[in-house]
Amino acid sequence: MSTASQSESTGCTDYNFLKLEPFWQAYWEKNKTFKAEDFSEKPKYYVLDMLPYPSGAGLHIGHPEGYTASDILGRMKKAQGFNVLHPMGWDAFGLPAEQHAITTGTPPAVNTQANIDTFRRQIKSLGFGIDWDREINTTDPSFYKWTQWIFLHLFKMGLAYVDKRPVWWCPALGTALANEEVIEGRSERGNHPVERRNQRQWVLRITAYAQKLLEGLDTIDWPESTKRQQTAWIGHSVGAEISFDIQDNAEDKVKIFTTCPDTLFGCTYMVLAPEHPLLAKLTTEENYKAVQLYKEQAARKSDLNRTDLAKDKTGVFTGSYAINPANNKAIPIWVADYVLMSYGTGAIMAVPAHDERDFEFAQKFELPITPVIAQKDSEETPLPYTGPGKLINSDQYNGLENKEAKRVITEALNKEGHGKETVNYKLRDWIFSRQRYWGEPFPIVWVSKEDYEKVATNKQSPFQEFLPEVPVTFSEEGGTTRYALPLPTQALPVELPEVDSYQPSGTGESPLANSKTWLQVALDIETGDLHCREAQGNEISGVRETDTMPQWAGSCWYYLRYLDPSNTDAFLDPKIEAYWQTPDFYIGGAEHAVLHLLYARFWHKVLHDIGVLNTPEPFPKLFHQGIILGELEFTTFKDSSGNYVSANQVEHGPIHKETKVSLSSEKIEADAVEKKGDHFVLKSDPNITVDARAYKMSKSRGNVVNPDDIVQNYGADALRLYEMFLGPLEAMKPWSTQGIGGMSRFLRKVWREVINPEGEINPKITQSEDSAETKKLLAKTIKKVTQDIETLNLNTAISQMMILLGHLQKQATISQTSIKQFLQLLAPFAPHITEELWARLGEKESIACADWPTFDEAIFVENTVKVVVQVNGKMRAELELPKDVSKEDALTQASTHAKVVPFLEDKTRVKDVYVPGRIINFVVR
RNA sequence: GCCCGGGUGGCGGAAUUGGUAGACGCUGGGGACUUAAAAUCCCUUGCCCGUGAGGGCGUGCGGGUUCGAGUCCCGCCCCGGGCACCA
Repeated sequence: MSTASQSESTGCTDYNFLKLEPFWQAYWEKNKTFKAEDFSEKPKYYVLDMLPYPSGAGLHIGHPEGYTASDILGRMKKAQGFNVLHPMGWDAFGLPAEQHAITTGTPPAVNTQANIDTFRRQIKSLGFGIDWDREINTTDPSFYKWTQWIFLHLFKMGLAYVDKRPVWWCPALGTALANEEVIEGRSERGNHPVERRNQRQWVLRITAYAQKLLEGLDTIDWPESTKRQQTAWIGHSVGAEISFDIQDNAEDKVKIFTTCPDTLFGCTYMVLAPEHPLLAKLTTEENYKAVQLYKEQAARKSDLNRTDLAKDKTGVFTGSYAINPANNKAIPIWVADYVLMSYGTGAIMAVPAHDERDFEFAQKFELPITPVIAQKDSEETPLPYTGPGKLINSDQYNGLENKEAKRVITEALNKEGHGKETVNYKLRDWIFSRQRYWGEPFPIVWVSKEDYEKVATNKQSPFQEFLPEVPVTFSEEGGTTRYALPLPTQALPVELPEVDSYQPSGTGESPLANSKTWLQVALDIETGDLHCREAQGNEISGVRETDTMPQWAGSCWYYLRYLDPSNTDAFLDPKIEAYWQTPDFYIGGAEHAVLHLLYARFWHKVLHDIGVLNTPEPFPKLFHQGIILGELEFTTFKDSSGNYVSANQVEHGPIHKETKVSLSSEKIEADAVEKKGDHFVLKSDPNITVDARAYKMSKSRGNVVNPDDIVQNYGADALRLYEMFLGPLEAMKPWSTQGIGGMSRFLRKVWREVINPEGEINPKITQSEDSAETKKLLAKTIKKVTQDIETLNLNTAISQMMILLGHLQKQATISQTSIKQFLQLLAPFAPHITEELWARLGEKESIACADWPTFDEAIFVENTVKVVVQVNGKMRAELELPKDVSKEDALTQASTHAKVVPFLEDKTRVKDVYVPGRIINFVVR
């Protein structure tokens, strides 16, 4: 279909990447070289990069790392005959754009568009084989219409609710955050402190999917560490729920969760969380004041940063006693903040002998400690003891293995109606609303109970579409109860209104709450029509939800929108879904292990359960690229009087480890230091050690490498190759500007092999046959490059191509087929230069469309083998032996080899090791 | 504290999964071409002993298994990541 009047090329004499890279990018765009075709006869291959957030800072050097890897894979798959889908888009809702809007007054939409344009230009300048016709943008109403639609399905299924609860509130960002977004008491975005605050929130019931999310992990090919992180985050634990009676109180019982029902006889007290609903009731009069005070203290404490929390155990006796169902002993009930309301039942049975926390608490408050498990082979079991053992002090269960006792005691409790086996999860429901402007509006209108019932009883009403079985309601303290009415598909998208100010309202509400004309709506139950005005006639009136969705919403399902990006009637055409299914390969950073990757799995499973999707998991195969650090830096430290301080005497600050006085640091050049033992020292004073390390790129450190500069100075091909050559894709590795120079040199050598200094085809390229050696090396290279791309060992693939090129350079002639195959192997890595050379060699169609080179295994069959000869495990000689050599002949030849003989003389051969085709080892004494 | 991942030349990193440690690239040193420089090409570059041929040592540290260990086992140290009163 190419109309390209060949020989279309730049005709450059020298390797002029500034000319040829834009030329070929335009060619691919014009010819739609990387168009992914729905329902193609070819097998599909969907390779996906994590959706970038188009920040104002532009593309970071880390972005091209993952994108290049996926592009290499996609390009090879295309050449291998797959119908490849490699799309790109923008995760453009989010806090930075809104923060920018607050400070500059520019609407987020405007600023975001500018950032997207920059990102697109930068990404295009790197020559990725992307189908740009499928570009998406999560902030586009045609996109978020369907984000809202998915939310409505969650709502309908009862997976969304509203609750006023203590949440992590970030004052600097003016919004609540999800558990997953809080890292050590700070916001994941922006690193601002967060605090606990009661705030009305939309919450998604991800806990209902805890088990499915856990089980699904076994079915997907992901890095083990990421699976482990998700497993730990979900935090499945099996135990028992045990119900304790209260002394002199027939009404109430306290339920606890424990993973160690076997230690029930050792339970000598019980602890409630300060927020436990029964606390007030169980507190006796004389203890009321102390408990009340403690509760208040605990509440205030939780307003502090979590990291500041003292780990010292505190607590107060409530005055009540519970009855241990195992031995009917009365045990005191305490309140303490080391028990969390949000996990289990908010109450525990304390077994100080076999739990470190309970032990510490019991010691402090002088509570009884009864050991009930004895370590197997020791008389004295030091407490607290948490290992396995046999039961003691446990009546009829004495002598039982504790593992067995868990089961037996749980069964007994079950029979008596005192408990049952239970599973608990650490996972909490997902705080899904943000009190901000720049996010998807919720397609929800709040109405009165009466109006809601009108809708609920009118089976013809379009508002029935997403009505849940149980209404979602919310009532402010002392206020009326409002009902959440889901808007029908026909009312979507609910677009963001224009507002005068993006400043948070200050009341904890989003800036949308100030948009009076947008807030008030009139709904026609019959038609589903919605107007921004007072209700008239039969219409009911409602108030819009003013919170918006978090940034994760769009990225939860964007990979599905690429399949059918311009569909206005449906979220995704089922026929198209059946063809493309899910990404065959997903590449992105490990920092999203429990955020995006957990949320997306949740949504995908919900969509699967309601029959919208055929697949149970969104990303069957996942790969994390590593981080690219700045260049290696050498730093010296000096005290105030200007004396050097060795780096090993310095701790973070920088301050002196012992004296704690602050020091000054200075970056020095590499040639001022040398290696001495394990560390680097100053050449001028070898007693002073120097800190040598590469840091994460950051503006403040001034070690940021801008991809635009690299493309300008070395070309996109060199950048792509160099990033892949740095080291294993998954590893963290430092950038080196000198290193990329080597890659530039490699590409110039490639150029000169094909084009001579006059700009003509190098005369050494002929129709003649290559030597057997060349053929074999080419086959080896095809094999290695093909395999390495498949497994993303791209650094070693490049090494192999360098070896081949080095060999070709030494040959007097090269066959046209060989050089072309070499270019094809290189093409996924360096697509521009290879397109140019391919065209110059007379090819009419893009190199990206040419069939991937193959080789014949038979070429590797040799009739001789190389055998290494060792004496006592030390390499002494190398032998070339016939493939079918007998053991005797091999050993004879080896033992008489001139280089081996001296090591055998005057020695006794104790043992001969012979591994055919590999190695001979003479063991001598 | 607990759970992962990782320590190999001056630097980034290879190493058929127990069989020649240091591929490939960078840097450094020497040389060729050039009036000169750039570019390019050639040689060299783990450490120690030796003029040399050659020999010894060497994959964070200490032990072990094995004919043979960067690779497997045990005990430490350091770096990176995750979780952190989760009962």
